[in-house]
Amino acid sequence: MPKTIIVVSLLISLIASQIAFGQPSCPEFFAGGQPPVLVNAKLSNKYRLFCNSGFANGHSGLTRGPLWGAELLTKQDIDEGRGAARHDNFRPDTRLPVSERSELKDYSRSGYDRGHIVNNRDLTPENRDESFLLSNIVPQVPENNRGIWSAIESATRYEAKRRGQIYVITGALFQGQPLQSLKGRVIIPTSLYKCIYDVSKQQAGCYTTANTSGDQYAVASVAEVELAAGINLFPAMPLQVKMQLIKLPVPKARR
DNA sequence: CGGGCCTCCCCT
DNA sequence: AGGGGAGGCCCG
Repeated sequence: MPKTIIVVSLLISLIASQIAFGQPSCPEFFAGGQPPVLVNAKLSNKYRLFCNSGFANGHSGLTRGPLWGAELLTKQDIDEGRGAARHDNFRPDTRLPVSERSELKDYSRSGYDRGHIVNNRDLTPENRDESFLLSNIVPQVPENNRGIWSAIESATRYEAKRRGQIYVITGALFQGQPLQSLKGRVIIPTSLYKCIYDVSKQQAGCYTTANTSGDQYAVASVAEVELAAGINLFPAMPLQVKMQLIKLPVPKARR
């Protein structure tokens, strides 16, 4: 086949995939350039993928919040961002239709924290502002967010520094019925998870924690989390890597 | 270990 | 703008 035809057909398929999903492309945040794929068909309604400067979100208009956030976490980014002040700027994501997004008033005086999916401190200072988009925020029990979850985020940054760089996918689980909500609008996740993938070492693993007070957490394989989430989080990850149960640093909770 | 100090992530 | 609780880190 002539080279021009190959190039043209590649371009057409690329454009077609963009049109088909109505989504921009940001392969740099995904292992193998491949974003998560929904397996559970119930999630696909009102599902959108957003590319930001420092990370990507898969967003559900049904829960009015992110299902997952993806980033490439590097030692360099963490070192560069160290010590930079945080400037809160929580705001609704106007890329979403009103019918699919959460608003500040949903969270106000709700008793729930606005919990980051992709963490503010993981991003470079110039990219941090977009972590406050509500498309990256879920209702989180305050004791969980400020306690064990904060420790899991620290442990994850430690792993990134130790390994040089890792792909990270953080997400929310909505399990069982009935699910609780803020004002009948924003569905409250029952659990959160954070999975890491070290491509050079072909190692992967996840933390999970129930969205409750207390410092309980568990370590799980990517395969287990994918099954619970109904999402193929890392389409490019070999099955044997998904099945691994690697040792992750203990997120310490003081007792 | 314990204490002091810093970091994190929110709240009003 | 100011506050606070929890956790991390370092030093003894």
